[in-house]
Amino acid sequence: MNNAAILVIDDEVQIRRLLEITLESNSFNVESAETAKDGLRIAANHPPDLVILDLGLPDEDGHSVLKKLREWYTKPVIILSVQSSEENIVKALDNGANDYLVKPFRTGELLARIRSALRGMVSEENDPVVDAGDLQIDLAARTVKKNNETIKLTATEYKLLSLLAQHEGKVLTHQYLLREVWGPGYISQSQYLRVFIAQLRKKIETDANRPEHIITESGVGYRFIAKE
Amino acid sequence: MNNAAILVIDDEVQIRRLLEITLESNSFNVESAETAKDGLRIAANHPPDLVILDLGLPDEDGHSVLKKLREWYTKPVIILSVQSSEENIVKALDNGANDYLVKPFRTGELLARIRSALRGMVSEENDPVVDAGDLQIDLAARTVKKNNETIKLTATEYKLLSLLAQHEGKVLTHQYLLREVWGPGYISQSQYLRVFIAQLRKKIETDANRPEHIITESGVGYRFIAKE
DNA sequence: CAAAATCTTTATAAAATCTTTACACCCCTC
DNA sequence: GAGGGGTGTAAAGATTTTATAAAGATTTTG
Repeated sequence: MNNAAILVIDDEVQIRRLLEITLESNSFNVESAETAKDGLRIAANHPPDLVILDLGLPDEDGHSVLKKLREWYTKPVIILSVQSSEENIVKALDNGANDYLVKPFRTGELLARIRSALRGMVSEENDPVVDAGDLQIDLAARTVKKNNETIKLTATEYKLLSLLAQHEGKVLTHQYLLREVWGPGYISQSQYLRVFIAQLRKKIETDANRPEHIITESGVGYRFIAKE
Repeated sequence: MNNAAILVIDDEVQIRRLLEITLESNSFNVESAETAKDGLRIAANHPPDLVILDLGLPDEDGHSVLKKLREWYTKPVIILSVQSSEENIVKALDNGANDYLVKPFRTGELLARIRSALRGMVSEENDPVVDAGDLQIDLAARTVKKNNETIKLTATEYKLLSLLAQHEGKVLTHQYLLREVWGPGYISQSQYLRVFIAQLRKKIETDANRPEHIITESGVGYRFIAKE
């Protein structure tokens, strides 16, 4: 799960800063709270995918905060605490925490434990798809569908189409396409392009004589249009 | 979950004794293995509800054992290790471990972490089965059935098929398949792939000349299709 | 240790894809 | 309307990739 939302509840400003920077640079969305009260409010208004909770908050006992949170919150909670006593760890885990790290902690380990905790949560998510009306290009699965029928493309055809589709709306020059698909030694082989563009149009256009997706920009290159 | 079955894989006899006594007195069913080989065999024959794995086994690197286990095992795995380096911890967690405890550990904490790990599992499904119409691949039992008849596959054939099936719909490149099945030193041995794909098709396809499950993507790789 | 099973290697045919050629077309200018 | 640049298309080779069988080599099993 990428871009997961993480709520950090900790009263130490240095820790909050450190976590904000570390987590955001690992493409998590971070919200912070300084007190138990704030933390619980934010969690309720805007349920995150994971909570990092400091046990040593000033306004309320951490174990009690955890209990309140667990009354309704089912996603992972990771405890951070200066307390390393077994009693505290067992209590927190039995109150519903998924993990417990003693401060000072190593950021790499924290990140790995976050990934581990989030891993169990992923549901069948679909791949990112370039949608062009009657055409769907699934870059992860490497498939192209037209009106829900899978179209068989050769390696070169697919490479060309995926380049065009990823820069939807923009003109890609002959030079650029030749270099990216065939390699730097082929930038003068414009005929290759014509042949493969023609083959692509035959496969993906409803009427290859009146192309709607792959548009010729005479003298410059080709442009992919998504619109129906 | 009470009476959960726990498999302990550790070569130190004192640890095994300690865990057997501790866990059994907390009403878990315990099985023990002394080596990676034994551990993997027991896990496969008799899948436990949770595995406790020592990283420092004599016969095989612990990270490699974890990876093999995770190819099909979806329930919690807790790592025990004398290694406390961040590198080891991060690697183990990213290889699919749910938790990591450094030896010597406190039994109360271990018990709490076991309870925590089992807690998330209550509503988990049974054996993960990849269903492909006339084909059923049971990743936990390592069996493949076609029209309810069990098919005999060699270790390599099974590994290849299970990789393809786990990424249903996606193209897996030659490189990737060779690296995962044969190891990083074999990524140029495309002929191996062709031979084993042909053997697999002969076993699982209704008509090996017109494959419906294992599709060739010329110049790129192969793709597994589930739908009938 | 011998037999069986499996894996590796080689050889060859078939299929798929890429490259090249040839020519038609369009649009513009002269 | 002739000529020329840029483009589209079909189809014939050329090349690469794939499928398959089968012979050795190796490992596993009894």
